[in-house]
Amino acid sequence: MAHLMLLSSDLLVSLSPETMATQCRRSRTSFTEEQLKILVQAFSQNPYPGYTAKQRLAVEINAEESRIQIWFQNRRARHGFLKRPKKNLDPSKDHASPIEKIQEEPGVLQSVENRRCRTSFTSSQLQTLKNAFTENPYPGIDSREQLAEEIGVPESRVQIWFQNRRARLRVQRKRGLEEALYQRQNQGQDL
DNA sequence: ATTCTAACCTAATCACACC
DNA sequence: GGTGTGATTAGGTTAGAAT
Repeated sequence: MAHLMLLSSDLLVSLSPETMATQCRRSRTSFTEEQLKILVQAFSQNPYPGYTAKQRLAVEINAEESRIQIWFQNRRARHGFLKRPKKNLDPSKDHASPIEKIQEEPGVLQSVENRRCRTSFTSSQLQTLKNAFTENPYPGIDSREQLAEEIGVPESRVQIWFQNRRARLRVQRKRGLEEALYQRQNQGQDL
């Protein structure tokens, strides 16, 4: 019998039930009315805050910076900020606003606003991460938290590391598959 | 049940150091 | 000039809480 595999499109993983049990999301944070007010206000000023701006917000509303980042991601995805022509009502704002300019040139804003400075992992930290990855490429919040503690790096960085690792493994596999296919086709032609 | 939305994901890309 | 890789984006999915 084929068991429980094929998790999330094409990264194949077999997870034991007990591993799945500890597979858990971080508990949902509920922002207070006041926090939301500040976030929404900030979003209207700039839907693409840089790292320092997010940090400032984080201390202001007493939340983790990573939660702020997620909040802005979700907000941009849903509440389309200053979408194109608002249906056809209110023709009063058909002129270019700063934000619209930003939308035209997505690359500009990113370089203008500062990024979080790149964390450089030591080789031993990387070894720990890689070991954990082979064991489970989709660690839940508990595992990530534990790993973060172990190697002394914020949990959010661990999460990003796993995302990047999974992505690169996927493209690597895809490339390998394509090469194999190409070789097979060539073989058929040559001989 | 439906609605809202935080958490999480992928895919693509940016940024930047290094060779 | 490429390669490697952390950070960010758009946009889709999952699931917890309020209605």
